[in-house]
Amino acid sequence: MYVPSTKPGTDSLQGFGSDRAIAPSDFTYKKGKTIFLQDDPAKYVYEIKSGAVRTYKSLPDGRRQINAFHLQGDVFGVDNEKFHRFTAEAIVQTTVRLVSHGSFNMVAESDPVVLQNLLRMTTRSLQHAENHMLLLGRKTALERTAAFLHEMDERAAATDVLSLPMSRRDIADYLGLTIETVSRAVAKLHCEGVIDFVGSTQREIVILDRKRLAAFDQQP
Amino acid sequence: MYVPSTKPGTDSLQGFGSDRAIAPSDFTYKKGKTIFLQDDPAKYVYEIKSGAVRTYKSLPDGRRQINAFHLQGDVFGVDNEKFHRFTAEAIVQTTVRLVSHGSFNMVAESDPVVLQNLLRMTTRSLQHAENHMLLLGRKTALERTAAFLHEMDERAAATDVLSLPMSRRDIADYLGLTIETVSRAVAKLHCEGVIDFVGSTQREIVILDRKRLAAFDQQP
DNA sequence: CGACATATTGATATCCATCAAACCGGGTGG
DNA sequence: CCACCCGGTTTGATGGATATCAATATGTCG
Repeated sequence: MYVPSTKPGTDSLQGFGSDRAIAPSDFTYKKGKTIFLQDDPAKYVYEIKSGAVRTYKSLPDGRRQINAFHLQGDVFGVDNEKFHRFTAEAIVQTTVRLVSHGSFNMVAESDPVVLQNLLRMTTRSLQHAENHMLLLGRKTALERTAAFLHEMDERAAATDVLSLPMSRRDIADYLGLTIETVSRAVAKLHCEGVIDFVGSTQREIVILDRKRLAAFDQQP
Repeated sequence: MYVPSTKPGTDSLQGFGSDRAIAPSDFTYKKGKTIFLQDDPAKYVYEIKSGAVRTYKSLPDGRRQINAFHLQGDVFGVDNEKFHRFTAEAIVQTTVRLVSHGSFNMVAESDPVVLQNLLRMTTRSLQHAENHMLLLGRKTALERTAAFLHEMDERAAATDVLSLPMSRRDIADYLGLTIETVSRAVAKLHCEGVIDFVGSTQREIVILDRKRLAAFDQQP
């Protein structure tokens, strides 16, 4: 994996709350490009400056399960292991801040503050995974789709219109469904007056009724 | 939650690798008893001395998703939070070693060794959750069931016969299936000569062909 | 404008859930 | 000891939610 040493920043990586300088550098991936592959040696930790990333596992025959979508500000690739446990790809053009995984680990080993932040991040991922297992194991297609829009709405907040960077295929592989089923579920929510589309593309969505959207989901 | 101060041990909790003494005490739960509920304040961390535990989340209408089964030697209830994110119940009569979560956290805050072990445990849970999401989102009933037996076989190892403490309902709620579907999948594996039953109960299983069992599963 | 990717919509198939009944072992009490 | 019940499991018949297959829009980009 080639990494240019462009514009090495001098700030500490905010996401880790360390006051030690861990010289990071930025890099940009084009839409669809692989950031790292499953079982690749984990050389870096990534913080998204702009764009969006999907991380996933897949079976030998191609079936794919997306673990998570990472948006601006998110940190990913922190595997606490020598090798990545999944593949990461840029969903759209994405700029990330890279931090050397090795030096990062060295700092982490001795610094309780960094360790605590690592632990917090890992715990947050675990929490998300637990909720997602409930979704995948026990929710209906409509509930999953509503839950997805609900989640994205909460994360992207601050704007009136929800702009989804990912395709229907990505959504389907995140929710354990097919693209057709996702499409039908979204159509249903539209018919019911819970959401609306803006612009020409189907990825710009307005949530008309957050209460009813949450009701279509089934929170624990 | 009532906790008797019986036989307070003096050893450090092995699972955490700390050399500081965190006075633990033992407690026994009868089959089916709740150890803690989702959203309960997290007062303790648990290490299983004998028995088995299920942890799960459920939806308001009762649908249930079991995150994980915990067997002898496993540590659970480490939520790194003030409240438990799921419910824990004893599957069979279970004895656990309790460690006060508060004092544990105090030690953890400053001790890099304890923090690293916490991180390792959390990472392992996350890893398991990621694999399980792939199972729940993308595998067939037969693949799920084979994966379950494979997992249990690996964990329980050391014996010839696999003795499952959990009911078909538990297995179903772990795999995102119904009990009938689990039963049929197990029957199929039996017909195919991959597994066999011993004893009178259906929970004593012999793996006849580990290779073929792994093939029914689909490893990434 | 045309070609290709992405999304929707419709028709049909399939896997698994649901409903229902039988089975089985284990306890209990006569 | 056996009859009975009871929870758990298996097995069978049917239905339904979602996958699959196919055709049609719609948008994107050269």
